[in-house]
Amino acid sequence: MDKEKLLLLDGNSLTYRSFFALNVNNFTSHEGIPTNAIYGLKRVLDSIVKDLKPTKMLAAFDASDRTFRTELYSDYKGNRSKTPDELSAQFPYVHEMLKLMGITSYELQDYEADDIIGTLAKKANEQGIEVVIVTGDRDLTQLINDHTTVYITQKGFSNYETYNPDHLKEKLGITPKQVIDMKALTGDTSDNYPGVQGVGEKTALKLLGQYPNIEELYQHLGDLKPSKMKENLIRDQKQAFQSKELATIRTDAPIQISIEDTEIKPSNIEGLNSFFEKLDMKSLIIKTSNDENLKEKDVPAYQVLSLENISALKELKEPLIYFETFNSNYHEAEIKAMIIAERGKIFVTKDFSLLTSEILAGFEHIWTFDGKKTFILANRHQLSLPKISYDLMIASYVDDSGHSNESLATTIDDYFDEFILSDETVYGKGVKISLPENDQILYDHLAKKAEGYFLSKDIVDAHLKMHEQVELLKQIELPLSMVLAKMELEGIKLNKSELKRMGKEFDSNIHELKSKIFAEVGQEFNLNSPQQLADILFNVMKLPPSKKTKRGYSTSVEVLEELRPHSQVVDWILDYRQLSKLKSTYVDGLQKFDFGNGIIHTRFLQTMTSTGRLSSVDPNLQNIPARGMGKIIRKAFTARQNDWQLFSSDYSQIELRVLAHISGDPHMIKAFEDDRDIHQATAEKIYHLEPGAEITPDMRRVAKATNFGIVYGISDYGLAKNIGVTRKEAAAFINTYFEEYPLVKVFMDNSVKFAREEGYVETLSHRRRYLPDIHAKNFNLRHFAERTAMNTPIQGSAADIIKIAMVSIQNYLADQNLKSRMILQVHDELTFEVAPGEEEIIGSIVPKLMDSAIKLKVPLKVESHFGETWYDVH
DNA sequence: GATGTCACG
DNA sequence: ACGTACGTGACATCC
Repeated sequence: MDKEKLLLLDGNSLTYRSFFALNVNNFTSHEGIPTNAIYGLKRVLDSIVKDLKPTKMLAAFDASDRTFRTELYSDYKGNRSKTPDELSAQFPYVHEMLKLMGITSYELQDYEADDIIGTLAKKANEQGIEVVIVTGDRDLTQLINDHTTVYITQKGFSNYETYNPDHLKEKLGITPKQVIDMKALTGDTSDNYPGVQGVGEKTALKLLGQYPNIEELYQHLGDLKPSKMKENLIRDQKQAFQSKELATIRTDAPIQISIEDTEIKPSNIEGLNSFFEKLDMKSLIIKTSNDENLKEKDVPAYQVLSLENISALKELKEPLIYFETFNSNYHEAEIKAMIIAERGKIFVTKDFSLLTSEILAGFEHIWTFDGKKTFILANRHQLSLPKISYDLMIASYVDDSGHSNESLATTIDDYFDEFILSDETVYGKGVKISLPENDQILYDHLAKKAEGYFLSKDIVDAHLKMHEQVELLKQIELPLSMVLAKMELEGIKLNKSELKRMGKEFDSNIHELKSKIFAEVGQEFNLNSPQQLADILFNVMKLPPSKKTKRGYSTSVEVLEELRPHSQVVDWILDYRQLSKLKSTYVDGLQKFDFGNGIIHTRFLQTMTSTGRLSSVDPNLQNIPARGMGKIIRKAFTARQNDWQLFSSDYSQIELRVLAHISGDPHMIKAFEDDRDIHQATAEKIYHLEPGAEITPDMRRVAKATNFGIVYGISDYGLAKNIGVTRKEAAAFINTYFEEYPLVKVFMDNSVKFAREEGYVETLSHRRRYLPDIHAKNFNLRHFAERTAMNTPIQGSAADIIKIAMVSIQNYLADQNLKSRMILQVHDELTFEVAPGEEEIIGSIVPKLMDSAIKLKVPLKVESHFGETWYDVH
């Protein structure tokens, strides 16, 4: 049997928190019963039980506002405003729900929920039972020990901060018992007791670093130098001791309940379902296997396609064609089901073989959701599609680049809440994903998808028209999707023997480094584990740590670079890291995508990024090493026939050119018109040098970092960290930069202002990114949104430009019947396989079409190279 | 599934 | 005082 685990919930704290986290207006039953706290608590409970798998459980509540603490100190919690009626009304339901779930709840006159928890935790510990306490209240951390953990709820319903003695020590540097002394000194504003005036968390922690508790502190008060703080401590001594008593959670409350009573009982599913039904919390209704819950609501009329009714497809002129797959990688996926539909004429089937070339030839155009996927799946089955005139996935992305377009169902969900069941509900997930046993459930779901498609399209189209985005969809993104389809199908040749050879070499180096490191350190450990490595570096070797992560000390490159002078082991670790990255991600990783002929086919995701860039997956061919020793990996990428070559063209400084254009800054424009090295030109400006003056490599480095910083939505903090100067110095660079490029400053300010007023920013091609966080109260979120407002128009416009170039290049290749083909895009670079005899035309037309993709106030510059491998074209 | 790390533009 | 540079994806570890 599993080990016993008792979960103690602070029912009051969790219910309050749920109430304030969810807007009650959105959670009220048709009878007018507020349900936000009930709903939130259920979500929290489900997630806790799933994560912690307790065997016993108890939810503790406050019996009333009056407790032994109010007897002790009449103002205790005296500043609390009255519990809102909407919340009070929910407590009876909360208790009912807990009972139905088989969870014991308990309250005790004169005591708070905390005291019940403290008492039970102690009892359980005495019986050797592990205890987990879940609450929103940090005070409970005084109860932790080696067998008791406290989970403090964070944002959302399933995030917790886990407190055990180590974590507490690390975070605050104190023991669980000292939590009480800290409250004694600082007081508690929400519980309304004072502590010592002028002592906050910082001071309290400092004092508790010197004395184990306040008793000791007051005994040795004479040792303290005279100060305001000392006066406060003396004056408020009585308050401090009283606060300590108030803050102490009782572990001896006279509870009438035993550990045995907390055993989790089987939940009453029928009872729960009718409870949720009554409160209109339909989404919580528990699904049983052969069930009503898989029923789509308001399914439109449809027909199941078969040989009998297939001729009905002849009436369709411009239908939606949709293939359902479980595997998102359509280069391998099987088609599980299919929709062919126009408004009011919906056909669905599991039998993909019903689709023939003859049928497809009867359609003038088709609509799709992910036309690239549809095209490639059809291609794999020797079918060619009619021209795609509309794609909802892409249109929805153009409407709002933040939309989740991972499936048709989620896109529909972006426009219509609770219109359609999720794919996960219908098909399941993970290893158990499958078509529902009952065909009707599948067909209903597909019919809903078809209907949802048409309804969503109407909304999207209205938006695109209103926002002047039709051209972006029709002239850029839609044609681009077919360009990408061809690139993906083409693939790129991998020289496997070369890759294997490199793998062997890496391996022997890895082994050698490993033994050297272990020998030097004096023990073996898992070098790939940041945690174990941190233990070796900072505990065993006593090197000075500099950066922290959630789990401990960081061992990232920047930390290790600082440590290099201390020990040669650090050098070896850095080398080991680099080599094992190359081996696992590139040498081994890439070979997994070779299915025999040495050609690998990535997928370019066209609706993934919020800026408009593409991304690449399975494998990612946009992050193949380009610098350092790793770039030899590129020698494994070649043309597929001996007499063909690779050719690559990349935009030089496209983002800064875009910035010069959008801002209209005359000095930056002049620098590009004169074809200056932009970083040199910037160095001259920020260091106030004569044009053309000699600059040091360091000046150029700083200027380059500042240029990058500007593009990313500069902050003095970020720039300082990057170039290793003080924040002040970084701020001075930025200031000078803005003086020298004044319109860049205007652009930055205007972008943020625009985002605040309009709620979004846009690129040259009217691609939008909405930035709701621009109004956030949270400093981080708001500032992040502000940097995004500055960066997205730049990064996104550069993405627009290369997309335009790609479409015109592909059109040219097709028009001229050239054999050469475009195979890769890496944000500012295009790579081609060039057929013998086409070198000249490709070498001139590609840079020309890239140059002229768009007319800016500055020239675009393109650099190009031929070579045998990807390594050679740079 | 989240986290840390590191590869790219 | 707060505490980050913008945009991605893959791998290994750990919970």
